[in-house]
Parts: sequence; structure tokens; C-alpha cells
Amino acid sequence: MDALCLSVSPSSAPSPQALLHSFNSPWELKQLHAHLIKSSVPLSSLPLPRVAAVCGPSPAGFPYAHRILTIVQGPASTTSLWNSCLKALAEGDSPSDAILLFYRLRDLDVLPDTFTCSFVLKACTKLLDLENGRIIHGYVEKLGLRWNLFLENMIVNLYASCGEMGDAEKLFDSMPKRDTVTWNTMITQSLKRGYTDKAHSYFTRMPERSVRSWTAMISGLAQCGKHEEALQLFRKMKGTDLRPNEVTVVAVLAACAAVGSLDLGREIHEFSDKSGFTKNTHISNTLVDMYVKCGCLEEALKVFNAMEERTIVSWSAMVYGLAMHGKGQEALSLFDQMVRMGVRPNGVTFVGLLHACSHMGLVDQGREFFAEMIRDYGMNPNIEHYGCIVDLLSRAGHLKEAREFIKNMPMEPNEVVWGAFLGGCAVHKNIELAEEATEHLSQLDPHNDGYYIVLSNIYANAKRWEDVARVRRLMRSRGVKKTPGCSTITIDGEVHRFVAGDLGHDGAEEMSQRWEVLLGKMKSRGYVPNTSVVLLDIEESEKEKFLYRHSEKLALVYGLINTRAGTTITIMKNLRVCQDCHEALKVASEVTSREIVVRDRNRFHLFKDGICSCGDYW
DNA sequence: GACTTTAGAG
Repeated sequence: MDALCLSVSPSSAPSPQALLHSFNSPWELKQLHAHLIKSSVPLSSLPLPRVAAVCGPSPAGFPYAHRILTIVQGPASTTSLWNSCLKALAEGDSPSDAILLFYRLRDLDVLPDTFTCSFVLKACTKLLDLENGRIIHGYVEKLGLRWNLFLENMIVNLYASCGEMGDAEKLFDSMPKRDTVTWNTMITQSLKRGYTDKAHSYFTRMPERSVRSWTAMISGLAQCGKHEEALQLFRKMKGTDLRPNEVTVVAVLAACAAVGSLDLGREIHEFSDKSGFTKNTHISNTLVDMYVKCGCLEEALKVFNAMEERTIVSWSAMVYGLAMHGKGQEALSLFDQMVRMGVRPNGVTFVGLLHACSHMGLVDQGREFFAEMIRDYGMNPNIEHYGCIVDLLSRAGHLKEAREFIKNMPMEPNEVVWGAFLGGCAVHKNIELAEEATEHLSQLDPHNDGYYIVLSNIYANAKRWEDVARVRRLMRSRGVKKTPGCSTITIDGEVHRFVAGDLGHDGAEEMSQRWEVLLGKMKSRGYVPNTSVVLLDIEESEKEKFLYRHSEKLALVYGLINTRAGTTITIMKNLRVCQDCHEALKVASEVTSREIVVRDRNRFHLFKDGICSCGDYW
């Protein structure tokens, strides 16, 4: 019956309880206060936490609220109310108000406890506010709260987060007691700054390691680019009785994706299913990315389709994945589907889309997307998007337009932008523009050899040997060393690495023989070694020998010897595939009746029946 | 009596 009454008169006067909550500013509270006095309602019926929350951040409201709290609670027990207020501020989006409120408390002689300090320290850490952090640190010591491990750990973390590793270490060394959190903090922060040796040292010195300790190491190493080290550590972790949690799994999957370690990735997938982790969006997103980067588009789609909830990260990963695998059309229609479902794309989504257009040579479509992100989504394209457009235009041979586009960019073009332009110049054999690009690149990224190599390839292609030699001298005089091409192939969970030109590994003799046989068959199917990519001015027959040194060919031969007939061969390469290897792999897929998957720096190539999925446009 | 610390995806 009560419910009925309520629904009949929805506009009846608010309940007294609701009235007591009805203030949103110190001023409204004062009015309410007056009303309470008139109707002799005791002050203690006010919701005190709300009084603190509404008035605390306001300079004028604070002393007023403090008076109310002191009247009702007595002077001693207002701290916890202020604490809840500080917590809300520190964890919300106004951590700087938390710091201001802390100082007001101090000025009114409200005695802070460990919780008070912890919230304001959190605020300082979030803001990377070293100056206030130091003051609070001093305050904590003055209050005699130094023995509190919670606070001590937070202060260590604060210094390290603000980039003061020295102070963090000094404090760490002086601590009479440390717990796992203390050590974990040092590990995480060391790795964030790339000090892997330091992190290792903390990790081995700590008396006891938790799941989070292992996870911090694995995830941090992966973020430093030490993916294989991360995976090694994970294998060690499996030997302990600790169980990986969701965060561990994300880190390991990311490392698998980087290395292309499909077997381990699959194993982790199974483990995630069994542990019920797969419903976690973070995990599924990383699984999608792992399968994409390990060459299993089908399985990536399977995970993506099975997801109950997709975020923009999931969609972007899938769009990018399709583009990477040469399924540009599918990437675009997946994007359409996403938009129709009302999901708003972000900057990363557009990077994937622009890549898709670039790989397919869809110049107009790409331009349209670029315009769309500005016009329809009000986004500010960043340098990565500009780089994509330069790539799109130059690959398609619109070199003049690309050059104009670079000139009109609102920011300074970086090495990625010029690198994309140079790539286009190489494909379309424009020596003059390539020279200009290299000029910029040698300033922007002087230690990267790739650009010099591309330029000298262009010269070699035009048989301008004196220029080839000049570039090589230039490299030598500038101390630029060639990054060797490197390919890996995983067989039975073991990663085999081949470096260009390294013929000194086990089984080299057998491999070389196998290559000769394969080469014979390939030539009879029309393969002509493309020696123009060899930099040296030597006899053609000699150059052919150099071509076999390319790492993807070595990996291919190794794969052919060590896998059963018919098995797909998957190769991961650190650089782009050269033209000759691309031709060779096409023909090899035909004569050996194998599918060959190659992941290069940019994308996947699936060689099958003499054809590559990239349509020779890469 | 409870409220506080370390980590994760495209």
C-alpha cells in the first residue's frame, strides 16, 4: 500500500532524510543549517561525511565544516571523516585539492593519522608532485610514522615515480624493515627506467617472491623490449608453486606476440580458459593481438567473436590485425560494423584503418578517413597518422604529393615520416627525393643504418656503384653499423634464430645442399635471382651466393628440413622482406607445396601456390 | 572496526 501511495503523489515534499542531503555547496549547507535550528532538528542528524566532502575542497567552506564536525564529533574524532574526504579527492580527478585540504587540516591542528598521510601521498604520486611529496615525507617523519611500512612504501614509490631513483634507493637502503611490496616497487620502478640489471638484482636479493614480483619482472622486461628474457623468466616461474594471475597472463601473451611464440601463446590461452580468465577483456584483447602477431588470423577472429564485451581496444586490435594480414577489405567492413554498433573509434583505430588503406593502395579511401577523423570525430591527428598518410601516398607512387604533405604538416616530421617517404622513393626508384629523405633521416636518426641501406639499394638498382660506395663510406665514417637481418622459426617450442650471412651454425652444410636442390627446382619454374639488392659491384654469379645469406631463406631451408611435408612454415623477421626473398618465397611455396607465413617488420605475407597474400604490394 | 602500498591490453 505504501508503494502505491508513493506512486500516486510523486511530487510530494521530500522526506526529511533527503532534505538533510540536499546541499551541494557550503552556502546551501548554511541555509540548511539555519533551517535545522529553526525547526530544532539536532545538528548531528546531518550526514557528516557529506559535510566534509562538500565543504572540504572549498577554502571558505572548510573552516565552517570543521566547526560543525567538531561540535558534533568532538575535536578528537574528526580525522576519519576528513580521511574519507581526502580519499575521494585523491582517487578522483582532483588530487590537487587533496593536497590543499591536507594543508588546511594541518593549519587547524587536526591530527593526521597514517590514513591521512597515505591519501595525500597518493595524490602527490598521481600528480608527480615532488615538491609537496618531500614536504609530506618530512611531515610523516615528524609525526613519528616512519615505522609504518605502508607509508614508507608509498614514499619510496613516490620518489621513484617522480624520477628520483636516487632518493628512492637511499630510502630503501635505510629502511629497517621491508616487505614484498617494497621490493616489488623497486623492481617495477627500475624496469620502468630500463635498469634491467638493477631489477634482476632486487629480484634475486628479495627474501620472498610473490606472484606480483614475478609479474613485475616479466611485464617490465617485456616493456624494455626483452621479450625472450621475459618468457624465460615465465618458464622459471612455472617451476614454482605460484599461479600466474590475469596480469601475469597479459604480460606473457604480449611477449609471445612480440617474439611470435605461438606454442606458448596457445598454452597460455588454454590456461586462461581453464582459469576463467578469458572473460576478462584485457586478456581477450591481448589474446587477439597475440594470435594476430603470431600469424593466426583465424584464431584471433575466433577469440574476438567469442568476446562478450568488446572495448575500442578489441575492435582496434582486430581492425589492425586484418590489415596486417592483407585483409584490407575485411578491416574496413569490420570498422563499418563497429561504427554501426555505436562504438566510437579513437586514434589507434584510425592507425589500423590507414594501414589497411596503405596496404591495398586505396589512396582516396585513406584520404577520406583522415578527413573523417578531423571532420566527424573532431580528433587531432597525431604524427603517427601523418606518417600513415605519407606511407599511403608514397607507396602508391604519389611522391610529389607526399612531399607536399610533409611540408604542410603542423608538426616537425620525424624519422617515421621520412622513413615512409624514403620507402616509397625506393619502390618508385626516385633517386632525387630519396636523397632528400636520407638527408633528413641522417639528422633525425643518425645511428639507424636502415636508411643508408635503402638509399644504397636505390643506387645499386640504377647501377650507380660509385654512389653505393660513397654511402658505404659515409656509414663507416659516421660509425653506423648494419643491423643484421634476423629471422626466427619455432620448431617444437624451440626458437631457432638465423642471422643474415651467418653460415657457421649447426647443420649449415646440409642446409646449403638443400638450398642448391631447391634453387634448381625454383629456377626451372622461372625464378630469376634478383641480384640488384646485393650492394656489391661483383660478378652476377657471385652475387647469387650472397642472396642465400638472407636470414629468411636460411630459416626457410631449416624449416623444410626439420618439419614434416605439408606443414606450414612460419618465419618471423626483424626487417622488411627484400624483393628477391619475396620472389623466392613465392616460388618456393609452389615447388615445395607448402604454405609459408612470414611476418616482417610491417605485416604478414602468406605464400601459397606461388602467390603472396600481399599481392606484391608491400 | 574499517578505511592505505606495488602490476595489465590496441
